[in-house]
Amino acid sequence: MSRAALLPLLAAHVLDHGLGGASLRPLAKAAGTSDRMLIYHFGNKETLISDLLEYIAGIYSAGLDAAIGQSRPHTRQECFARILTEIRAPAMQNFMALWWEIVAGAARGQAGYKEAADAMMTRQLAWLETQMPADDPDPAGGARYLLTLMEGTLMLGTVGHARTAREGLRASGLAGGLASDLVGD
Amino acid sequence: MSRAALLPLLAAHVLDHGLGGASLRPLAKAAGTSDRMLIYHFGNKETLISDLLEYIAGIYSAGLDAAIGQSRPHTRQECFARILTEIRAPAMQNFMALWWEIVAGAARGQAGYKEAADAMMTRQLAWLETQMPADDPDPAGGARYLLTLMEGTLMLGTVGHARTAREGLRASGLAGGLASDLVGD
DNA sequence: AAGTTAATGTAGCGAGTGCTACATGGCTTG
DNA sequence: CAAGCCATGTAGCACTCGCTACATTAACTT
Repeated sequence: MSRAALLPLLAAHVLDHGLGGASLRPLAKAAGTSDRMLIYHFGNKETLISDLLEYIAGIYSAGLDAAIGQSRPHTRQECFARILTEIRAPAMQNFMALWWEIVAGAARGQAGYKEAADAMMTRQLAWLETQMPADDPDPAGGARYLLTLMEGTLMLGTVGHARTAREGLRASGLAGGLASDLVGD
Repeated sequence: MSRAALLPLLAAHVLDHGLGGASLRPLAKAAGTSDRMLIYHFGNKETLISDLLEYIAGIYSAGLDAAIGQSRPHTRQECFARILTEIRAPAMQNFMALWWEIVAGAARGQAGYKEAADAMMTRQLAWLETQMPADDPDPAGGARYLLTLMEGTLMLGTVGHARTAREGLRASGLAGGLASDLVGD
């Protein structure tokens, strides 16, 4: 089996079981190979993880591209609500869990982590810009503002402070009515 | 050596070397004991990590308490800038790296992680509320809003998107002038 | 003084780690 | 058909992992 055919299977395993405890033999088993062959194809584990992160960043981007709606939202609130719904979909839960591992790896300077995280955020930002209201006075700045708020919201949500984020958004005027129940609990 | 005397030494090691790869023997060496004794005192590794996270959440809170300034800021911008400076201090860098590991652990449901993260965020929020401008029209909501923005800013910063956050904050009106160079690069 | 208990050292077990040496089948190329 | 290379299986090495069995010392209690 080729390297290219291995990557999606490895990615699936990592999405399910996390990145931290991933070791060669379980990875190989999930991909239907042996640890021997993983080293053969990737050289060593560090390169494997690095390539895998790059691949995952790629499929994340592709997923965002596929999720671009045809109708633009009319307000920033609507835009914010839409992207939050997108990200909080059950299929994205594994991605979110993996995401924090990537951020943690980036903070510790592990090889490939920062690059993957950077790529994913860059793509997320580009996607958000396409989703901004057509009549927004400052789409570039607004997208960056929404991205910052959204990431903060997601983080607070994963540590059990979704309520804090929701009340903060309400105070900011961003989550009035429409989005208030989309922030999660 | 007692359990209570062990915890600060263990915490120091974890802050320096991370939580993910922490194993008993290096931990014991850093604390001047043996793996044998760590198990003796804590029962098993999971409990040790759990207790350690609780302890770390405690010293984090104590650190925040000690950092409460005597003079209240006059604007939300100033408040935001002040807390960002506080958190970006060199002494806090290890904490930040550890923080993302804790968030990742919480997302994966590991024992003790969510509790520790929750405690730290709760304390951070309380601290932020005391730092809000005295004449703020909505200190509770404002603190939650600032916290959400701040956590988003920190995350973007650790993955190399500090510029994105800075521009987003500028667009929001929060980082005009005063705070613009405090967001980092 | 005798007995009990807490604290610690030494040694090791079974499992898992990344990775390698060696052999072997199959496929292409001369 | 021979030669060589790509892909793979088998076995194992040196190491670390969390954890335990056993023995010993030190201190406190009666």
